[in-house]
Amino acid sequence: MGTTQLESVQEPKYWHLKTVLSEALDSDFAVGEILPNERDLAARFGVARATLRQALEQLELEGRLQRRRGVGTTVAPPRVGVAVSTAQHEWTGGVTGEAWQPVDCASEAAPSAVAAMLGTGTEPVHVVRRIRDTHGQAVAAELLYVPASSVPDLSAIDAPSGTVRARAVLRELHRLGLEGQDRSVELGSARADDAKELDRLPGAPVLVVTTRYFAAGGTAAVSIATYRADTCRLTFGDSGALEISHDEQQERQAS
Amino acid sequence: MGTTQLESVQEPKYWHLKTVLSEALDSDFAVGEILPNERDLAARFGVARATLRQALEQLELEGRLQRRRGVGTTVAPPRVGVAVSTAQHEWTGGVTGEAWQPVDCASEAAPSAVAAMLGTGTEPVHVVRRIRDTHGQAVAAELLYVPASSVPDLSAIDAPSGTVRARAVLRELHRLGLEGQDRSVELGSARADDAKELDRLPGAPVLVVTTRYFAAGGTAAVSIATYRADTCRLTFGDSGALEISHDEQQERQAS
DNA sequence: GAGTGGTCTAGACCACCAG
DNA sequence: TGGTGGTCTAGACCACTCG
Repeated sequence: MGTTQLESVQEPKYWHLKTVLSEALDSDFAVGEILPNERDLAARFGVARATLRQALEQLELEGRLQRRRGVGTTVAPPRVGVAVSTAQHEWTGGVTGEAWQPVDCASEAAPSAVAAMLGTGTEPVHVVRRIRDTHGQAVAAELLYVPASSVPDLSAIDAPSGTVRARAVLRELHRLGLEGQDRSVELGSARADDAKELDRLPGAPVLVVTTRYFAAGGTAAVSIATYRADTCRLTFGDSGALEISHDEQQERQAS
Repeated sequence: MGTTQLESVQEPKYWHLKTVLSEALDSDFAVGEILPNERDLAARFGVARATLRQALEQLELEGRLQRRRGVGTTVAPPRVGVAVSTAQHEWTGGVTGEAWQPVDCASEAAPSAVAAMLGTGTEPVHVVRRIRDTHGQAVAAELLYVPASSVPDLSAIDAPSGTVRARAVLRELHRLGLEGQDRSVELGSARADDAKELDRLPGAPVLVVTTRYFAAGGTAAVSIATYRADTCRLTFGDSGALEISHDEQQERQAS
């Protein structure tokens, strides 16, 4: 008595839901528009709220939605392209639109992995904290590790910490004339302090960019920058940014 | 009557759990070791299974754990560095260890976003499917879009589809002498077909690398490659890969 | 068939934001 | 103060792997 099998592919509910919502976003909603709340949406689709949330989480991960506690769920704008390749690193945090803003500076022992890249031991290094803004939005938080030996001429007159000190370290580093860099990108989750700077909850997905700066045959500095994965598209390469993200995702999802 | 506030930071349980588990992984487990099952772990920590799973999901996202249905949860090895910067793209899918393996080739209309980058209309393009292996593990799946106009000398003798056709398109593309490339990286979730190739569930987090290849002043091809975000660290840059990931994460988490 | 992780439910309470 | 998303619970069943 073979049961007729019914070719039920058994697609998970949240997956199907995500597809439906994605199509609805394309056709029925404008960027910035507020969606119905989770309880209503769940009821409307006849699923538990947890299941609905699973679909929303995926869409947020893909940069389609933005959720804020106490406010609601809105349709996110397309991801912004953020250049990370430029050789002319904005060490001074100038007045350009895509600048890093120095926030603070401390002298601490580097994490062991960073120390290994720097070739230093456990002696303290300068740790410069910077925030990157784009269009008035914080998109990245960075910790820049600079061994004292890289910036020997750092004036003792400058403040021992704070923004002034940070700018001084960056200035000295800039004068070194860095020769090249080595970079890697991986997925991570935001530490509590980074999450706060980026206006996200702890654990939010981030793209961790680790950069090693060379000068005079050695590693002069190491940067660990965390970019908001929901809103950012990291761009590399010689020419300008490529300007497509949102549409592409729609296409990819559709197939 | 000010309530004494008690400085209860109200750290979520799953966040604390994640920290505890992370430390346990560092001290008490070896790579590849199997953890107790989720029901036991949840009982041991006195939380619901769903809460325990939230912590495990984060750790998997960070590449610390690997979970397989019907098998169990194991301690993941450090992420592998995968180079994506090399100019000498392995068009032919050679016999080197880090090669792309051509799988298939079809002639289809490109998604609109891809068509926009190519500057083509709706006419069909060659779509080459490739898989990238590292250490015997599939780490990336790619769709390479090549307009027919880019490879005019493509022999009609070659098969109209399949691996043979794929290799023929790659060979012709290689002969063009590509001049440069433009690249972007963003977070995405695996489509069903990519997930299957990568041995992951649909929706698994992936790093989507979009590359635009130039030749003779135009865009000769566009590649959309999806890398497993859990196991891969994408490396760019002039020199070799930087060899740190796992330890670094431990350090970052600890602070 | 036994055991694993994956999905789903129907509740509850909390932290946060705005009017 | 009311409404939102964020966290958490205690169950249930399913899909998958393996011996």
